[in-house]
Amino acid sequence: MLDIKLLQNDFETICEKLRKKKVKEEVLDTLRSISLELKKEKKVLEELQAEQNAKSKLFGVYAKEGKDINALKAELSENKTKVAELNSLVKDLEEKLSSIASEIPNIPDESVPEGEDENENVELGLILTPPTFDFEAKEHWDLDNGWLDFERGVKLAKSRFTALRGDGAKLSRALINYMLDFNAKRGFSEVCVPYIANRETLTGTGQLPKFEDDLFKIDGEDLFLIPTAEVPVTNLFRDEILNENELPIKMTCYSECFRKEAGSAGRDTRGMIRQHQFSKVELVSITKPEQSEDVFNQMVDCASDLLTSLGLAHRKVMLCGGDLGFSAAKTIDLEVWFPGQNRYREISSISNTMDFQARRAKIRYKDGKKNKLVHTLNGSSLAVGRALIAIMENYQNEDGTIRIPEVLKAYM
RNA sequence: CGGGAGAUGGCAGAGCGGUUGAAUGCACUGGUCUUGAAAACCAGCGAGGGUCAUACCUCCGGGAGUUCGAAUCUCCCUCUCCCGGCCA
Repeated sequence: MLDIKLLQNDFETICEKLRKKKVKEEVLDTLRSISLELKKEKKVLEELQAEQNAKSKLFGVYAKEGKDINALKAELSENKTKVAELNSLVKDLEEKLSSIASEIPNIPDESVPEGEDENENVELGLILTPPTFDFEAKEHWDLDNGWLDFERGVKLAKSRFTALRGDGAKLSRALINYMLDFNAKRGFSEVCVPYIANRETLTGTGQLPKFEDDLFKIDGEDLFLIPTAEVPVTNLFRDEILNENELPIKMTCYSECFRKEAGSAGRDTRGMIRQHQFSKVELVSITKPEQSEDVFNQMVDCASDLLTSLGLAHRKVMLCGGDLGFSAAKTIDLEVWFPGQNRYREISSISNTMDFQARRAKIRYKDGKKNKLVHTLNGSSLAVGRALIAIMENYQNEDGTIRIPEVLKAYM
């Protein structure tokens, strides 16, 4: 959630910055005027309440002393309705304010380039050279080695579900274990969390209220399947005040992720690129504000080095304003080389949300005497399914067999 | 899913319908003492808003109600714990 005080005090700057994310100025204007009205009405209400409180206390004293209390009682009763009216007005304003504010995305960081969509993202570097083949490299769905069973996955659930079999299933598990161990060596401690989350949890990280259509909801309950481990892991510390000396908290978590992919009908319908359910190993960090930049870079390096260790060529891309997600102030994507498709495709995405999620989820820390909002960061270590098919395509032999990357052999 | 108990500050745990935002203990922070530490003693110590700072307002799981006044009374919801059933 965006800091309302910033909006009140520095309206122009905020508007300018949020223009990068295509937020309409009218919405911000409405938000600001509601917040100012609220401030005004609240002051009036508080004065009235103070008066009531003082007189109520007097009432108690008078009653004890046996003085006449009828006049006081009448006065209090009369003011009571005034307080109630004003109170409900203030509550209305507060509700309006938070419902608008909760749908405003995060403010992009200064380092984020201008741009409309993914075509204007900025490449930051290429790591490793894509392999060359003396035969025509196939796409993963054409590699007929029995690892990926698309038909039966669909039979079990529906389209965009896939079953893994044999060494494919084994490789998936090997990747998960390898990544978790790799991350642990970089100081990310492993956590394991529920795959189902409630409304407060999804609101804390920004998926709700705006993106309910992208989530699988449990019928008859106010619960949802998680779209990423970022949601439960970040919310581990919701409504908490952490000790300064326990920060930064760096965590890694394997989970299944569930997404409706409502807006992407017709895209990537073949193969395992875009699924309703996929495995992912995630990195999540909770930091002090002054630590977040550094930890962000650690997370990017961690994911990039992981790809390098698997021998997968990839590139680093800084997302432009128009391509940034709702909660992110800054995002770097890692795109891995797919020989069959002859292009780079996203396999990891690391974001710094600054205090945006922390404000929503009320995650704070004691900075000396004061309580301050933490910064939260999240990023895929790697999406396991995409790593699996990246290995299939990059390590394919002409006869359709697939070599196993050196570092994974111990895990198979 | 059936029966019982409960939800108060970081934790534990008091709280008569009226100066209770809340006793007490632990933890924590600062100080005295000590060569240093421990112990002991003294002091401070919930959150959010508001203010230059005070004042002041709100919050005792959430919501509604009774009352001049609710942490304390009533109702609804949620959650937790114990007993039974089912079960990895």
